[in-house]
Amino acid sequence: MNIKELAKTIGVSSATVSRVMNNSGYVRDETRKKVLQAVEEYQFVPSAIARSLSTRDTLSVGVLIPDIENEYFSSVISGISEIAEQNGYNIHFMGSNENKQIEQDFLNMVESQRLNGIIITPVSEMDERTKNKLLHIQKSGIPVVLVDRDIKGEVFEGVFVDNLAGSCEGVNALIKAGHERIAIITGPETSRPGRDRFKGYKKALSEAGIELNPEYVVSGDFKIEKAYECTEQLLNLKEPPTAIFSSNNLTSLGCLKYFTEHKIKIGKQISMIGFDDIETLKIIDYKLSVIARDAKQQGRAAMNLLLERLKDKTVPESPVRQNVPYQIVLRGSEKLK
Amino acid sequence: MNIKELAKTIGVSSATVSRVMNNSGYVRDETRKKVLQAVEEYQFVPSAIARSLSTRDTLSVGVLIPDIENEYFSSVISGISEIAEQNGYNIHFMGSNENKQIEQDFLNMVESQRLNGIIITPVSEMDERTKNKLLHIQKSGIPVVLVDRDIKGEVFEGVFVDNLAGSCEGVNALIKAGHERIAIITGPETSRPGRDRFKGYKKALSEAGIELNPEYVVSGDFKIEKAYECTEQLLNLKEPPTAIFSSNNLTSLGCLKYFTEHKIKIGKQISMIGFDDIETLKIIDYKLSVIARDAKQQGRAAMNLLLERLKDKTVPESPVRQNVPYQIVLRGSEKLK
DNA sequence: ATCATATATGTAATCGGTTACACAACAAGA
DNA sequence: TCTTGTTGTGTAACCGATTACATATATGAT
Repeated sequence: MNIKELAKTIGVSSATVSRVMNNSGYVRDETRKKVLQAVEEYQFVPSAIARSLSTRDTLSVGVLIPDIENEYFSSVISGISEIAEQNGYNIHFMGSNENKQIEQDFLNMVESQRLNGIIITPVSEMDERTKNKLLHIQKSGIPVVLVDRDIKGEVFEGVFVDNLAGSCEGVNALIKAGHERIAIITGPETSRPGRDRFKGYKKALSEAGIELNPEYVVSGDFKIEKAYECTEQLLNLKEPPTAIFSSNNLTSLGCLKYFTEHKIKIGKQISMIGFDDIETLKIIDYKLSVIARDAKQQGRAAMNLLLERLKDKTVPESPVRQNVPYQIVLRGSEKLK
Repeated sequence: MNIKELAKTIGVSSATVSRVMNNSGYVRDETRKKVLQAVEEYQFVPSAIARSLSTRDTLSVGVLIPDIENEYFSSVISGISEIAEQNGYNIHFMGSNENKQIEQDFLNMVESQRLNGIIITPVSEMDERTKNKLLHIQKSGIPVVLVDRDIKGEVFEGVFVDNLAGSCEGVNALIKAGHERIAIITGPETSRPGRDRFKGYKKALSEAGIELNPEYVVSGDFKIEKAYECTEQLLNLKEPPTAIFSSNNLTSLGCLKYFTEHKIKIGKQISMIGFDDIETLKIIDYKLSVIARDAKQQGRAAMNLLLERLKDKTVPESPVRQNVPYQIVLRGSEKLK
């Protein structure tokens, strides 16, 4: 059943039915009633596809997130989807799994599906292909909002966190607790947050007059397995660190896995602080100190920012780049006792 | 830039461009080259909307999940999205938050967006409105696949787990460990898994000749807060249970929260087993016994089932209803020592 | 040489809505 | 009474693809 067929059974034109469905233009009360009755009777649901083709408005936004199984990202999506639903926007979701090809597929999909806007946590901040495509998309009138990870040049809008300051403060907590042999398990080179967190680490050390020991810098990839190996590597040094700063929640879990398997107690034999909180640990009062932020709120903020752009229809001269606040949550693992 | 404009600049018809884009029909090699070159030059991306309108095929599936922040569901989505991506399907995602209105919105969206199929974990198995709409959707040729939660009547296809058997075995482990005063924190009345898990609990007790004590049955809602209160209620009984069966992962976390706050050690002062594993606890070797299943695999299975229906274009006479396997993982919390 | 078939391309209808425009009826103000 | 504005509805173009059908040429078989 389409709008024309329905109109015919009522004895009006499709234009009138359309006016009733959209509450636009003039329609006599009596006519409106007839139409609504027929809509009900035939369970008529207008094709959003046809509507989109005609109005060039899809009421849909694209969301690309690396790993939905990472609780930070699932909270972000939860926030995004909450606001999207409240405002009648549909979400086209994809998980990149840190795969650049999937990211490209996503960006192509955005264009072909004529999505109204996108929220994306890009795989890498360096990827020129991604950056150019994003610029192209934005230029074509589709607003782009980044979450968590920036893109080189800082030209896009987005909702981030002050990774440098947060990490600096976090590492400072380790220093204040008396540590000097502080290691870091970094994120991937291509990740802006990873690099900024590394910068924060270096800043904290340098401000405290502690020389950076290259042996204490090991490259992780924000995943559990690698972090486990990194931890192993660190603890097998002739002079192992007394504290570790882990660059994200999965990295923390990799550390904890190693510690657990080797019966090493955090806060006793080793200290650590991690970036991003881990809900389950909070609940069982597991004493992991972290640099925490409200991920769901970050998702909401991203969607709200996108909504503004969708209303404005104008790209602001200077991109709005927000930071969500972070908290240094010290639960004991930052010190030794 | 649309297909006609592009065609004009090349000096061919839109039909020819379409043939090149879709690799269909006959096109001279030379012509094909010209078209591809122009596509490249003008960055032409055909409108999927127009295509969908014409072919009545959207290559999109809808996914409705209650709570993406629950790691069980985020793993399910991860599995769904993995298979969807591999097969070129887009995902329209919504989180119901256990809200029936959002569920209705989702089902309306499915029809209006002319999605090819849907995967849904319904809010309640009892809701007649939802059931009727799902039947209507299925009858209109859009295959429906359920995940985790069934709908009364068992008429839909889906991928579940044998909640009754799993729970029975789980509770049995408590019994074998010597418990007789075994409590359950149930799921909501409207949830089929919740009720089946309760049935499994009752079956295990009855098979062991243990009489069911109504005081030991408290109603949870699959959320942390309520489970916390339930645990409190149970432990404040004159004769508190010695073991608790918690109906899902969040319920387990609620219990653990209470235990932690009150310095009660599982496996020592109290025993418990929970339905669904909790990844973080696994990693830190926290001794929680659980009835576990592979959530990601369940998501993959659901999407694969949907893919079959999308290929067949026919609904099988009897609905395919699969169960993923479960494992009873005993880590110590099922006994006291 | 003739006919059948394969190759190559264009024309135009179609998918199912929205909306600019035309037209009519009617009310109110001059 | 005439003008103007408001209300109510229909006609048809349009959004941007796909594809059935028509047509034309090249190829090969007989």
